[in-house]
Amino acid sequence: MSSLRARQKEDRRNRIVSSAKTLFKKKGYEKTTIESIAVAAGVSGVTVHNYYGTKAGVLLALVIESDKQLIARLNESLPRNESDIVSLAVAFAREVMDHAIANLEKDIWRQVIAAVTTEAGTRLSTAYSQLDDQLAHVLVRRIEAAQAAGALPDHLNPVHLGRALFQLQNARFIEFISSDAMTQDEIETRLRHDLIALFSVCASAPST
Amino acid sequence: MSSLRARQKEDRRNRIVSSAKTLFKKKGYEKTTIESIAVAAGVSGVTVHNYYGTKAGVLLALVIESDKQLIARLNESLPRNESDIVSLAVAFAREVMDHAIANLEKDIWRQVIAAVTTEAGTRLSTAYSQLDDQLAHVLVRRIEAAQAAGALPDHLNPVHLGRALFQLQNARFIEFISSDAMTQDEIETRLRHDLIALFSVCASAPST
DNA sequence: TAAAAACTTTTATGCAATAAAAATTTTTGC
DNA sequence: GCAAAAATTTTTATTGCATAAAAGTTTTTA
Repeated sequence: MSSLRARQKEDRRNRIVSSAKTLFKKKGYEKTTIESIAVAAGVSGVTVHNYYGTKAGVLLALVIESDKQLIARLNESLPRNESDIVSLAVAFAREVMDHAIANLEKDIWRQVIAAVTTEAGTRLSTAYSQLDDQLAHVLVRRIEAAQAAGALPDHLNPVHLGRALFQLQNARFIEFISSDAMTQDEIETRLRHDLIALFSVCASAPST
Repeated sequence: MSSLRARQKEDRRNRIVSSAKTLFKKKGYEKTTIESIAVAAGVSGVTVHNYYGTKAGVLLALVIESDKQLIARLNESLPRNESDIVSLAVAFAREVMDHAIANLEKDIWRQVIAAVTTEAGTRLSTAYSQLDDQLAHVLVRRIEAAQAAGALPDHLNPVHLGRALFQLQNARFIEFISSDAMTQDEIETRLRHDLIALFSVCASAPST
């Protein structure tokens, strides 16, 4: 049985995060004050700080929620028997960008990326990084499947490949949100070029 | 002939940036106030804002200076006849990390990364991105040389490969500065694993 | 039910960021 | 050279984030 205190706290957290999401989408990040989030959630401004540390912390909490859904969706929709790694990575990137744009403006995603970096080591930033690991792992599992199906060489390490692809995809994602003018199509093209070039190197892999 | 006004302005810029660098290194980023930079530079706080927009803007200006040196140094020291792409990329990453640590604390680099993202589109952020392009181009030239020497297939696009390697290196660099505990050696290992895994895929590259 | 504990709010302070008005200095035209 | 014009900095004022300490309130515990 959860105590009254615990339930009230949980309630306040929910009210803060959902008020924040509404306000961020309606007025943008900068123009939303902590005070206005607090008022909408029925708590004091200092309480918002006590709960999330910074305004960016509130944003991070909100993004973490929606990213959990992304992971679930990717596990569902990402093609399960894709042997072409380029197509796999591009499909992955597309889902990530679709999800991002469906939820928040690019402008706000820039704040997310910045917050993860500056608040490195905090509870929320760590939680965000763990979700990135889970995202990378979605790729790893597809790669393992492709390898089992004989589409990839046995000596290849699926964990390493999955993480590398995720890093590359993530770098291009940040490029995507860093400019309002950048289109998803352009990013897909760049990612494709990255991969085609890398896969053309074909060094007979030396040992670690 | 530069006017007196232009020279005074240039002078103030130099004083502001060099005062900021001293203070950032001495007291850290957060504890350095714009006001203290202004006093050290002999101008008013608002002037610092007029010149650089934000405190992060001053930091960016300072990093841009030092990154120009990095590019020059890389052009010098990066092995010119390296046919092994993994070694090339790792050597590149090592130089970048050495340079970063020699100049500023990780803590401050996190602020740099965050500033580039949040201030996307501003003069300084754009200048920083252009330096990244130049960094990537250092790799491109080495790859062109390797290709000319017959160490890489003809159908490979050196620009695409150079950019992809830079993206990957940069992602790992950000990982490096994001945690005080992360060592250069560990990052080198991860980058090596990325590349070995990617180069093991060996898809006979489909067209764009 | 009263004391203790946990938690929120009030209150106060420092600093970044921004805007408008005032003051200063350089430039320009005579 | 000098006075008016233009450019630029400084002063002044305001808003909001972040943080800390004290005060107040509610829940828990015994």
